[in-house]
Amino acid sequence: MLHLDFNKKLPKEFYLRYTSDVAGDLLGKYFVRRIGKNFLAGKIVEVEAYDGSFDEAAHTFIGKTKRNEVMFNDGGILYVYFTYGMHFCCNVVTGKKDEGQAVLIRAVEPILGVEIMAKHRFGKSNLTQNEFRNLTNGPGKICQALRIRRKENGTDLTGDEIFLVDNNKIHSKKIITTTRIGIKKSVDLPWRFYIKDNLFVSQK
DNA sequence: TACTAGATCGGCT
DNA sequence: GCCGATCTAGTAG
Repeated sequence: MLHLDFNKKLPKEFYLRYTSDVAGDLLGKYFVRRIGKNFLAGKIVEVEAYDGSFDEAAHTFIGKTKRNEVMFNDGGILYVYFTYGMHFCCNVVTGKKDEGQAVLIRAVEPILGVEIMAKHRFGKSNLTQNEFRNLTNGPGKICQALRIRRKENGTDLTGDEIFLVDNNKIHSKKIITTTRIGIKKSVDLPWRFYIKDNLFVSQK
């Protein structure tokens, strides 16, 4: 039974809290992307928190620059960055203005518009089992599947282009907490959260 | 299944 | 110049 109800969009206040608190609460929520008349959606299954006030792995740790300025706004907007010369990653900005916090969306479970996501990722709509598992199980893959790029940086998440929809809370026993992946600084912070046994989590 | 290298480029030193 | 909040294809076991 699918609970995706566009009337249950997460309000601005949801995002104005501390990054690691928002991160845990984001698990299970629906991430919705509208492209024209088509809606694409995935259930969030893996996230990481970042806080530039002391966290050296956060882009905002070095202070405000052209690249990271979006992340210094009040929570409730999207921070999209380009990395490794070819990938985009998307984050939900959290906390208050000038705090420099965000939650990286690392993996989602495809829910709606799967064929369109498949075309964005693999140029075809019929996928093998392996391709399906690789549709949105990583931050760069999500942005490719949902066609999120530079232009989407700063998008207001209370608008109707990209937004998050509430869903039943994930039971705490189903939430696994670990250190973050793919970084070299502040590696000991326990700020990665994912849903236990979900097929689309990027790494066990 | 596990590890490694290559792709590719914007941001910052 | 160096390196990154990554992904993929390749090789070896």
